Amino acid sequence: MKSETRQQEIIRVAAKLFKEKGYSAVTMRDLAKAMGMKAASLYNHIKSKQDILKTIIISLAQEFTEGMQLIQSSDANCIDKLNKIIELHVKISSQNIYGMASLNNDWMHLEEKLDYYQQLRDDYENDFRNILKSGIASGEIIDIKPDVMMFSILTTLRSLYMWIPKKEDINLEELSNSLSQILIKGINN
Amino acid sequence: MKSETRQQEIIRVAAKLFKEKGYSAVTMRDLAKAMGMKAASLYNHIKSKQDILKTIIISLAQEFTEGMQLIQSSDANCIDKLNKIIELHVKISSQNIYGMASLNNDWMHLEEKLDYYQQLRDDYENDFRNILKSGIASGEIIDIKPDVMMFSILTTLRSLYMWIPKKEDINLEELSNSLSQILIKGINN
DNA sequence: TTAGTGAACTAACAAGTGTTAGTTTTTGTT
DNA sequence: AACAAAAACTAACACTTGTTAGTTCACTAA
Repeated sequence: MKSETRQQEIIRVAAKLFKEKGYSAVTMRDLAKAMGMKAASLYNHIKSKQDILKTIIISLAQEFTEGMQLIQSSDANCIDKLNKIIELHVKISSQNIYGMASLNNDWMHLEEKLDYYQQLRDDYENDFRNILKSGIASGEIIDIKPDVMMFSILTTLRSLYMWIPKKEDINLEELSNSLSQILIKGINN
Repeated sequence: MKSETRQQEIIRVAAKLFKEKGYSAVTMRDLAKAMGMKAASLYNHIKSKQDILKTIIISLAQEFTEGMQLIQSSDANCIDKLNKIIELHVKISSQNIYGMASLNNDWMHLEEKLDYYQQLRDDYENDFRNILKSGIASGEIIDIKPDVMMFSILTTLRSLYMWIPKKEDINLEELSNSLSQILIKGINN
């Protein structure tokens, strides 16, 4: 296990601060203080504040889009694909809780890479919608507007980062299973 | 129908800007430009930037807490209470789309009123959790950790503001019904 | 020892921040 | 027309912002 570079450490600490206050409210002096150094020294390791945000968000967005493409192109049925999507979100979110906050809340502060991010997100959502539509067509899932279903499931999954760290006792497989039950089969008896 | 005061107009426009970029990234000069005036002129109508945020968030948080108290203390069964909660969110969110963004994303920038906001949120969540717990106890809903269920339903409802404006064609009662179906009965056939 | 490198520092910059003071213009009422 | 109040303005303030330039210092390779 290679140990973290100073640059990676800065990005990790920045993501933590971004989660607490948002990108715009975190200053380079805040970040420096959290790193135990002066603001100017950060620039020995990173290019700019914007570059930190870009690094955090783009890598995560790519992970999601790639994971979704694998799922979408598999030959599983609709419900199985949805379960795979839930697992994907639980896995990525639990591995990068702080980064997920930036992905969800600070993407609009991307400058150069904003268009690229939006492309990735659109691709992801289109794949998701198509899975739901084919599930409706085959009768696997109920016939309700796919956008409403997608919105409902996706916002729950996207907000996992807010919630995962609070319960260390929960095991991730159990969490995935609970979410599958709740999101797909409903909560009523 | 009394027409909007200049102060109310400023707060409404501010909420719209806050939704797009977040509280910290919106400057008083941005707000002034959107109002067609100079930044200093805003202060003829409002006390401070912080006061705008407080006004937006606290009134909404109170609406939710009060609505929840009515529901919680009613003698409906658990599933009916959950349906009432869904209606409450659809109603408040559709009436104040921009404010909901601040409530969700900018509450941590409250200064004086932060503790009060957190108290309101805790009260709301406790009522919600208790409804779920009693539903589990009575066998009305499945026996899964109530926190996971609450998290799942609540994040969907809290994110409604992102989604409602995109589809003007959707009627709110229909949306409530679709969400009841999806969140409570599940999406599988 | 010497030279070089990486990573910290101090100092400073130009631009932008929320806000106040004081003044002028607009509006509505007598 | 005259006046008061409301609401706009200009100018400025003290402070904070991201970032750069130039310097110092500890460490490693020769």
